[in-house]
Amino acid sequence: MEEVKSLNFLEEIIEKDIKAGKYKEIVTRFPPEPNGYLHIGHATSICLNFGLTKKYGGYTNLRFDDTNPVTEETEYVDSIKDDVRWLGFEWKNERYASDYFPQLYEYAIRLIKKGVAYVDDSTSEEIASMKGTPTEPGRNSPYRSRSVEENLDLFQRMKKGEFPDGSRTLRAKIDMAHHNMLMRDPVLYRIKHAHHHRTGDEWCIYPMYDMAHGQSDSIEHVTHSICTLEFVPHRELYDWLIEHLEIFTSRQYEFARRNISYTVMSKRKFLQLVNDKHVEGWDDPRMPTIAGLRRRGYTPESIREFCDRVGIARREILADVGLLEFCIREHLNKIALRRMVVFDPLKIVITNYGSERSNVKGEMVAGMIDAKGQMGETRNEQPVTSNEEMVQSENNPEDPDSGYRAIPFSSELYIEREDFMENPPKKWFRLAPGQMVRLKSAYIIKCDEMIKDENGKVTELHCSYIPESRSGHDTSGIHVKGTLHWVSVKHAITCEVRLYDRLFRVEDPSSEEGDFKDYINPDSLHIVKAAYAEPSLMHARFDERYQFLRKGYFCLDKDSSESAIVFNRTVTLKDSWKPSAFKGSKSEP
RNA sequence: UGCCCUGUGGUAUAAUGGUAGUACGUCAGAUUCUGGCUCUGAAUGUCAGGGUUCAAAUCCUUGCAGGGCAACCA
Repeated sequence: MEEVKSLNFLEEIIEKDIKAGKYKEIVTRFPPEPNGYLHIGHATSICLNFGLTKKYGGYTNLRFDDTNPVTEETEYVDSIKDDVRWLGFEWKNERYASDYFPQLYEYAIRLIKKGVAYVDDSTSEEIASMKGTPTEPGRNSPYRSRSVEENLDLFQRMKKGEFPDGSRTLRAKIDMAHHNMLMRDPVLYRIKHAHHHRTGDEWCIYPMYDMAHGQSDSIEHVTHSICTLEFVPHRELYDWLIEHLEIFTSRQYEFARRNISYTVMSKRKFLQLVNDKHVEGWDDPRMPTIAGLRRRGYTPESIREFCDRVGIARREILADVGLLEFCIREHLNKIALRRMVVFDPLKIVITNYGSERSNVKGEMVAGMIDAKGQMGETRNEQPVTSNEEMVQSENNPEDPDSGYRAIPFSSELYIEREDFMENPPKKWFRLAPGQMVRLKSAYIIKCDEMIKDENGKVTELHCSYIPESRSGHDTSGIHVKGTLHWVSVKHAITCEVRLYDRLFRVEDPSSEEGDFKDYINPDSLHIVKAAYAEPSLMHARFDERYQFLRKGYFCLDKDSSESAIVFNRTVTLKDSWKPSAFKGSKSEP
């Protein structure tokens, strides 16, 4: 039985339209203004617009809403295109509202000729003062009753550049007492002698959003123009203009913008975070920008899955960042290569290793390297002496085809300091005096002796290993609850690891008292300068994802170089271990 | 104190007059050479009052709560 997936309200509308034979194909558009980077909120809109036409047949245009020359730049156009493609979508046509400036100008003339638009000489202050308030009607402008001929003449001269910025506007003639403020003779065109990133100095009058967006939709025969809730009041004007222009009827539908807990979601706030150096840039891995998430190690699949799972509706929402984290864990669990890295080392010496193991060596050494070419190259095979050997470990238990890799094991190892406790609580499965644990893919060891410095700090552990407990050949009959990750002291490579936590301490920084920046999490970044990694990580690649066993999911950062490897933590592993006594924060030390 | 939009477990989303379901989270347990994954179970919900109806989350009504609207921004 196929599971019936319920439809969201837009899918319902579209299915109804298709059944009614209203359109022969569905056309949508993703309409960013090229004045900033895309964030995960935009991803919703992208997934919706592209997803709908993919599902129902039709296409989606990428249209830059570039009607304000003073804020828009080509740099943003490029980054937006990158981000959309990275998310996995391809548009049919790349368009710009500015492509339509000549057509839009003709539309304006059409409105003037119909007597429903006029040139107003009032200043912006005067227009504002005549607008009224939500509870009081506005007053007609003294220029409202100009003749069609005069309006035509004035508007054409506006275009020619005869008037200075702000001296005149073209306004729709609707109703200054309208209950919808946007219908009180909205400004359609303004004078701006500014250089435009595409049209250069060709124009000195620019259409306002309402005069450009719906008309661009109509020109492109967009059937379903999807936008966020703040445009609901604009719909009346959207429809009014299309009706009076007598052009293709596009319809606007609104859904709620998506906010996510423990972060902010506005270009203005991002800019402050960057300018005030709370983050290092638009692509800082803590930023909810697409670029930031990408650098953090999020996959397009996980973001699409997140958008899908949250769904859409018409009420303001604050989605749980935990769901985003669930989505990336779910994907990474399937694809990440398992590796071992120790962040905070505690040295252990296996006192009986070497002398007692004459018979376990031979057969394992040859043919042990498989690992799907991962680390297969024999380059880092150290000479195998009686004090060391290679062990095999699966690259990904979730993916049988991922093969195995070889890891050098020796008598001197590092384990995680937090995996040892001198006086452990109940149900402590890790190392403690006299207690046994398994070293992943290697042997079971027992902690015999602690070495401390003069301050009483444990500096080293002396352990003994059980030769019969080798992974895959365990005949010891011993069962231990805990398995630790480890790395051989002699073979370890060092790398930098950047551990990220949520950027804010509160769920909804924007709704708190005072400045949202007061709620920044001071510990959102913790850098481990020198972590000890198994040698295969020397060849880490940008297109691979890693799970550092028991630590989380990681990816290579762009700051990496030949001599210095840097990893970003995408997300921690889910951690259900909680000693009842101290249920601490989830963040790393 | 005008107009518009919206109220379903902690979060998000279904149920389109007919058994309030799903996912994440939480809690408990099983399993485990990752305290991961996987599996099992549990708790928690229709904003409030009134009305229509055999039957209301759904329709009507009155409140209440949240959001939006007075840029030559989009």
